[in-house]
Amino acid sequence: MSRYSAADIEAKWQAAWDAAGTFKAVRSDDKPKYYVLEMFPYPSGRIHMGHVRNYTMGDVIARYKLSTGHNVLHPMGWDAFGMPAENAAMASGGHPKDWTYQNIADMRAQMKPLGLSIDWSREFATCDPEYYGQQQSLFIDMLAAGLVYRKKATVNWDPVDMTVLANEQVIDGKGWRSGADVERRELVQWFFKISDMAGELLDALDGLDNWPAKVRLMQSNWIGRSRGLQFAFGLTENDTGHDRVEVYTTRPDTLLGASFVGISPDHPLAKELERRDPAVAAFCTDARKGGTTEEAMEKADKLGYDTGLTVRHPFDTAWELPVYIANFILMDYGTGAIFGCPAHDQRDLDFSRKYGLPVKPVFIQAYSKGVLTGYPLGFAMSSAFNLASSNGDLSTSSTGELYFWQDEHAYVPPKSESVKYVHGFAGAELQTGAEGVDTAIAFCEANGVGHGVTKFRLRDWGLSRQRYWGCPIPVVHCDTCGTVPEKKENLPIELPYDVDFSIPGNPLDRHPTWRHTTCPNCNAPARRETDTMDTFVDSSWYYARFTAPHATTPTAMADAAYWMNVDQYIGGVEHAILHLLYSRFFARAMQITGHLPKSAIEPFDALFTQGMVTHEIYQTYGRTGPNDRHGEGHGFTQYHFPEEVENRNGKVVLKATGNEVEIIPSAKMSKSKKNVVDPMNIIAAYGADTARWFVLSDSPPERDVEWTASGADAAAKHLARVWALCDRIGNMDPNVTGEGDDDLLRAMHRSIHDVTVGIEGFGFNAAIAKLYAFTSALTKSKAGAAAQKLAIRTLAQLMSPMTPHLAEDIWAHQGGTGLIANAVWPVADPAMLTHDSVTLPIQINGKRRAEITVPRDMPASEVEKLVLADDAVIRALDGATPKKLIVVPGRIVNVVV
RNA sequence: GCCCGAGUGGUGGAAUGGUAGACGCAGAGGACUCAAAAUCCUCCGCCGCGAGGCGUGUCGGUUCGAGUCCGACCUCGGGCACCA
Repeated sequence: MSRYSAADIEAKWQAAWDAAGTFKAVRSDDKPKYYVLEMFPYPSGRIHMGHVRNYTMGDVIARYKLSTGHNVLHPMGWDAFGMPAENAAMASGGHPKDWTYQNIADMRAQMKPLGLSIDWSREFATCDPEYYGQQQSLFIDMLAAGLVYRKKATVNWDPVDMTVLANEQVIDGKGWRSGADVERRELVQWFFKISDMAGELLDALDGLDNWPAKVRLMQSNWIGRSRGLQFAFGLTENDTGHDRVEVYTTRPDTLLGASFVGISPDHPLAKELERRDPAVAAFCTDARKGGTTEEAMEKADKLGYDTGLTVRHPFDTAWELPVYIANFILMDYGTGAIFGCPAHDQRDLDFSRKYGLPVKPVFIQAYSKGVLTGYPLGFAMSSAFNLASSNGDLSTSSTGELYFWQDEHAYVPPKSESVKYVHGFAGAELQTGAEGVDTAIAFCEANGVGHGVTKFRLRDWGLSRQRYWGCPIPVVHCDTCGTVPEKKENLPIELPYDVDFSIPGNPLDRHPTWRHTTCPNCNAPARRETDTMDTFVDSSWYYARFTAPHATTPTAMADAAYWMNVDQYIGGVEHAILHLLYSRFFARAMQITGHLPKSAIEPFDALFTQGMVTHEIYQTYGRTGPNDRHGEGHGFTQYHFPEEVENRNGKVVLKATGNEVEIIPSAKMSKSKKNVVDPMNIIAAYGADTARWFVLSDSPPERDVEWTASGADAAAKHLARVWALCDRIGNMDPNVTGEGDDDLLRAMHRSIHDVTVGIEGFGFNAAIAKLYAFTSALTKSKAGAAAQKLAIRTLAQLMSPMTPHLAEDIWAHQGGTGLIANAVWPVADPAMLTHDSVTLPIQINGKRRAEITVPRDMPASEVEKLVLADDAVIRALDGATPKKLIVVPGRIVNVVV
């Protein structure tokens, strides 16, 4: 008997697929197309288990679709621009390009042994000039279409590294790399006009039925549509040259609780005051300080500066409100100015308490939860404009029925709760939430106070990066013509190779010649743009490029029309927002610029977000020695690689010392915690099929899967069992007959059905469980040779998307024709999925008490008779009379007493 | 703070409103072996000798029947957030 040797058969079948060109995607109308794409990797140099899981899932789909008669496109490429290459260059003195291409070569070599059904002829890296040259061409078209523009923007500037930092790269207000205090700087940057499409990108989410609801929701929140009122407060007499302050609010129903108006330090009015008054300038400078990160803003105090200016309330010209400059107001959302309603907004309440501003409730709960205990209920103004008592000192109001806010918590009514308005809107009692807001907007519009507007949280996408290793922005700055796009015949604008990373900043800026060029317009000497594009641009259209990777335009329309959209996209949920949103934007932009057909407005028809591969962490505690800088007595944690530990009598111990280790369950694989397994080691030890089988088997694909040595062993043992089974059946005399042919064939058809359903519904773990069961049935079967041979061939087919090499080998041994990869997927015979007789459980009042086997088509009335005559039922009824009998044909019987 | 999602044996997890715990791991017992490894077989939710009872985070509801649907709560996880 031969032994299962993964190394031999895997190399053999990979060579066979290559030789046959099995996975080369060919455009033709004879079959339906199917485009499977996994999010392409960054070439870090090593593949990890997350890659293995991601690509295996895509491979299962791709191979299954190939077997079910589709033209499959399943490409692979490299998201190859980005900072790690530059950082590596700075650390080791190498070149980002060399580093990147070497890593690509290494990773490709690691990926090939997995036996993925990829069309490698379409491979590209985003740092190939052929790719980014087309990206530059696309950029020029987008510029012409008005989808790109330049503006001054505030950025995080690292003064040591002399570069812009993304928000995530600012830690505690300091640059993640240099540790320098980050400054907010205004730079002229390029932007994509994604905000113009905010409404469209939001509305179209509804049509993405095959996307996870969670991802759609995250995108929806990110785009952030809000409905509100935009209106102006008129300024009282002043000499600033301003006569009004424009404000946007989503809570116009609280307008009568206003107690101040706040403007951003970057608001035009604030800037005007800043020019005149050094005290204002000092305040504004201070307020602008600090990063734009979440933590920085969280920590910052709410600071306000009383400008001395006042505005009139739009509903009561006698009612004046002070104008503050406040550090928490953002210039780039709404109008850069707000009104504060402290009774119903916690931040406004804190601010008002700090600066001694009045707090006037607008509405109160219909019932009290303690927040408003002690306040009289039910008072409403007779008219919104009858507001004499709203202005001034509430405590001495003549009516004696006004309200003080003594609580330190603002009352924010929950959605859909009935509230009574205290001030305003004609004594209305309204639902809170959208209804109250709509009512308030309608009321304000009717009275000539502003108008309802829809705003989005989504802002334009700033794409300029002061980096070398990215796609150069293909424009030229000319003293006479201004900013001019490059001529397309000059593309690609290639990155120069001879750059110097020994000093900080963008090497393109310092390059002796690269930036000097001539104006495409007037031929006068001019300067190239030295900023490069955000790497998210590279990954926003690569899916389209795969349809014609060697085209001399960004896409080839006929190919794009044939292959787009991606039928199934697979990747990590960490890209739920940015990458997927940017790709959706680009698909639209490429349609506008004529690079994608109208049908490809949404690039990804179906999206699947897979979970991570996790592993236990093994740790021991040490004590520091006398030389440790922490001094004696400090404990420290030491981590150990999985291969350093073993299981001895139920205890996990260090192989070297025998000391027991502590186990931290299931954490994301991380080199620093040493809870990693290298796919290369797994493939060397067990083979690719085992690794593929295991990453699919243990957990549902959308959830995290924990890599365990015992699980991998089990997978390997199972594959070896299947191999041995094939060997045994292969040696059977073809003429031998046996017992239970029908049972085996029924199990086979059940298995075909279940595995097919499992693969189509991304239930890979369930499909594998069914394959275990079928294998077990076949192992125990005493059926004749013909049935067993058919069963093992079918088993191989059903396993082939997951363990393609083993499946090919079995197929070949069992006399299958051609490659199993090209074999037609088996179809379950419906007649073989049901039996002539069924066993029905019998419940008494919903509790299972007995069972009965009856012919499948027996009428319910007959079944009832048999049930009531059943000994076990009579015993369980114990003389009680059944009130009702429910027979669900083919499923269950319930006796109600 | 706002918005989502999830809670099932020792463990990963199965289960169109219809026999809860498939399949795997771990564990126990057995066969083979001089012995071990490998392999194979059996058992494996909890209580109970047993008949039986109880069981899908908690409490209620809908239903002939609820892990599944509805409501409230608890716990964990995720996303967003000076967004006016």
